[in-house]
Amino acid sequence: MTQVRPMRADARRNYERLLKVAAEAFAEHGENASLDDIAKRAGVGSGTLYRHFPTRQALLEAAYVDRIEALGSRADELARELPPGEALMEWLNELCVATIQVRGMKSLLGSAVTDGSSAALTACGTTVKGAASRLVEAAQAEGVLRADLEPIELLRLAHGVATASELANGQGREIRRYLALLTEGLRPAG
Amino acid sequence: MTQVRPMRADARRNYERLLKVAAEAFAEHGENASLDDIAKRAGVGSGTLYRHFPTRQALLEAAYVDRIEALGSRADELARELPPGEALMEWLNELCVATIQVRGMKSLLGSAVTDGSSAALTACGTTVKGAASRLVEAAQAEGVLRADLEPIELLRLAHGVATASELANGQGREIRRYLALLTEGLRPAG
DNA sequence: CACTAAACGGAGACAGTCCCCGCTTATCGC
DNA sequence: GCGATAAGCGGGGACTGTCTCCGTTTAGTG
Repeated sequence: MTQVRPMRADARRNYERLLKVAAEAFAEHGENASLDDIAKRAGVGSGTLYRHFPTRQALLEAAYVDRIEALGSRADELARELPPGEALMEWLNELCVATIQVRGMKSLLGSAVTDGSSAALTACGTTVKGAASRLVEAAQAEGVLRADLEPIELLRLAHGVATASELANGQGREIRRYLALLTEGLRPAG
Repeated sequence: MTQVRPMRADARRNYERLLKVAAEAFAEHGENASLDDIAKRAGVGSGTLYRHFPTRQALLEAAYVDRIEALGSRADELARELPPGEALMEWLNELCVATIQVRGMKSLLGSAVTDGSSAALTACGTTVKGAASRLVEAAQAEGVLRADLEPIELLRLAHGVATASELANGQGREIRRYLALLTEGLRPAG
């Protein structure tokens, strides 16, 4: 159904180069790095870039799939090492850190949990939602997490926490505090 | 110290026109409305626009001051009508609604609570922070809000909640739920 | 080796930002 | 009223970025 014919050698080569250069460029200039510039740096025409990656979002996703995959397997690793509640919190923390510190990741993770986006089920969306679901269910089974909380809601709230921390400009130092506030609530400590 | 001489009549006229048109344009096309287009619609050259408002942020702020002021006085109104805890929650809800539904307001409120931004103490920042401080202190005095919570932290978290709700694409229907989750915490209801 | 379809690439149309500087006009002293 | 003058105007144009189109090149195949 996909890829009736394997990619031509030159196409594959350009594809790889673009991915490599794009990751560098996004890291260096943020998610708004010039696409034509990426093409130039990869030594291809802009037409080639746009053919392989029709939208900025597509390039962003392709450039960061492995990092997203890493977040996915990190979830399972944490689930093995820690009790469910802690595993979930630690994972959310790492998710927020990635959201803020890996330039370009934010819009990608954001659109992954956006409802009603055209191609909502992108690869990275599936990965992240899967990881979150597993952790959430485990925590709920243990009774350390509200039973009425949907994984996607938690992902959105985590995105919100990352955004809040970003506003503090502390390079993510506030993430743990804001996550704790979210977990424990705003009522006086009891 | 400011305004040694009053603005020339034509300057004032253009200033007003630009503000009016800008508010419409931002409402219609979001915060990225074309500035040259705003100038054109106001019947002035782009030079005039950039002279009055050196940055997009400046124009955004000028166009929305009155709405921000309204949020400020709304805080006191709520403080008079409701017990401190409820007043705070209701105000946060209205703040989030404004953040999402008034196009262009988000980046404005965001930069108002950003630490380390160059001109951090913009007018609207002061207004919003003042309102939040009054409500937070009242709630803390009543013992219904954690004593260690800074107003600015709450504003940032509210911005996060607004962002999270936005991802749900429900036109703000999720705001109350997410605010409640933040208030009560993620632990099982008790 | 020749053929063909896949892939390339960069010119160019378009849109946005922002500055510069010659021109216009409101204001003020007379 | 009436010039003088500086405050203010405005649009042309340089620049940067996006994205498409289509003539040219080249990998893969028999």
